[in-house]
Amino acid sequence: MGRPPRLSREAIVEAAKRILDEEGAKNLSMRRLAKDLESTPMALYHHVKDKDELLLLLLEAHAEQFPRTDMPDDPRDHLIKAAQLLHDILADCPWIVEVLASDDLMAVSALWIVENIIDGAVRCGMTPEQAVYAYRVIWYYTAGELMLRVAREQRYARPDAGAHREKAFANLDAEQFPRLSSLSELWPALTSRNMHRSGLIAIVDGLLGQTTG
Amino acid sequence: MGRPPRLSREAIVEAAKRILDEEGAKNLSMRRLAKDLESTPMALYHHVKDKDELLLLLLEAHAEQFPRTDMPDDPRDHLIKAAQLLHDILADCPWIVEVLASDDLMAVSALWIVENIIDGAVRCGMTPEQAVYAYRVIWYYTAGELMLRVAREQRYARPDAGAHREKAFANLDAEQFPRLSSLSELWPALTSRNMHRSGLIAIVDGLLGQTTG
DNA sequence: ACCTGAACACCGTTCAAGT
DNA sequence: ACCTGAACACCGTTCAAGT
Repeated sequence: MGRPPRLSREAIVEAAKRILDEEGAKNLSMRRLAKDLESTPMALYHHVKDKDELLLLLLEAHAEQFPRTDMPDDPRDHLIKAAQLLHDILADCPWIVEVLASDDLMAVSALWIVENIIDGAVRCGMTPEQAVYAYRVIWYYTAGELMLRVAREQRYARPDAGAHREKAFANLDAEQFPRLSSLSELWPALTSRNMHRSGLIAIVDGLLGQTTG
Repeated sequence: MGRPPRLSREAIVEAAKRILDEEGAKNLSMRRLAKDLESTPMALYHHVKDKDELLLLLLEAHAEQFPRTDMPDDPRDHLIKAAQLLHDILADCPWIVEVLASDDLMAVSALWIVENIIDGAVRCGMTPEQAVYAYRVIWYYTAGELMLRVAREQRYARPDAGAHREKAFANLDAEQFPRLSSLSELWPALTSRNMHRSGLIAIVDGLLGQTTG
C-alpha cells in the first residue's frame, strides 16, 4: 500500500549518535536503538542494511563536520599535520576504529585524510610504495592508540579502577624487574594527547630517515 | 561431600587453546567451551573466575613457551630486538591484545618483555620518563598492527573477501583523490611481517633521534 | 567441593505476516 | 513501502538446588 514512514535514516543516525555520546559504544545496539526510537529492532533494518552500515553512516556524518583545512607547504609539516588530523577526527569517535579495521580502507567521506597523508609522504620524496608503507605505520600507531584509549576508558568506568595494576606493580620482584619496579608512579602519566603527538613526530622522522637519504 | 573433579584448570585451558587454534577467537565462548568439554557453562566458573581470567591463563601458557633469550650488547639492537619479541610473542595469539588492553600492563608472565624494552631504552640513554614514553609508542604500534591483523583475517574468512575495497578503489574520483586512485594494486601488498619490522626500526630510530641528541 | 538447570539480561539477524 | 511479533542462534553470568 505505502504509508508514511515513521523512521528515517537521519532519525536513526541521530538517535545512535545520542546513545554513543551519552552512554558510550558499549550501549549502542540495534535493540536498544529501536527502544529509544519507540520502534522495533526490525524496523531499523528497513533503513540501514546492518549495524556496520549504521556505524559507517555515523563516521561519515562525523567526518563531514571537519573542514578540509589546507596543508603546510613544508612536506614534513604536511605529513605530520595530515597524520595528526587522522587521529583528531577519530579521537572523538574511537569506537569507529573497529569498523574501519574491518574495512581496511577508510570510509569514503574520510578518504581525503588518507589521500592527504599519502600526498604528504610523496611530497617528502617517497616513492608510492614507500608512501603506502608510511601510511600503514602511521595508521597502526593511530589505531592502536585509539583502541587502547577506548579500552582504558571502559576500564576506568568500572569501580575497581586501576587497583589491579597498582597491586601488580607493588608485588613486582625488584630483582627480576629492576626497571619496572621503580616506575610505578611514572606509569599512569604520559597518556595525554601530547604523548600521541610527539610519538607521531618521532615516527614521521623515523620514516623520513629511512626512506629518504 | 566432595567428589572427584571431572574438570580442571589445565583441561579447560587446553580445550580453549584448541578452539582458538582451530576456529579462531570468535568461536571461543564459555558455552562453546563447556560443550566441547561435555560439561555445562557453569562448571567452568568453578575453575576460572571469568572469561578474562581464562584468556590471561592462555597468555601465560603461551608466553612461558618463549625462552628468555639474551639481548644484544648494542643498546639500539637491544631495543629493537625486545620490541620485535613483544610483537612475535603476541603475533601467535593476537586475540590476547584485547585482554592486555583492558589490563594496560601485561600479564605477569609476559612482563619480562616489557622490562626488556624499558631496559633497552634506558641503555640507549633515555631517562625513565622517556623510556616509558618509548615503550608506549612501541606498544601502540604493535597493538594496532595485531588488532588490525585480526580484523583483516576475520574479513578474509568471509566469502566477499576484498570485493568491497576493490570496488571502492575502482570508483575513486581520480581528480579528488589523485594519489589513492593510482594505488589500487599497491594497497594490498606490504602487509607482511617485514613491513612490521622495518616500521619498528623506523619508530625506534625516530624515538632515539628525539630523546637523545 | 563440584556440578547442574533454569533463569536473567542481553546480542544481531531472518522470516512470515500484517496494514 | 513500512512496520511488527515471533523466532533463531547465540552471548556472559548469577542463583538456587542437587550429590
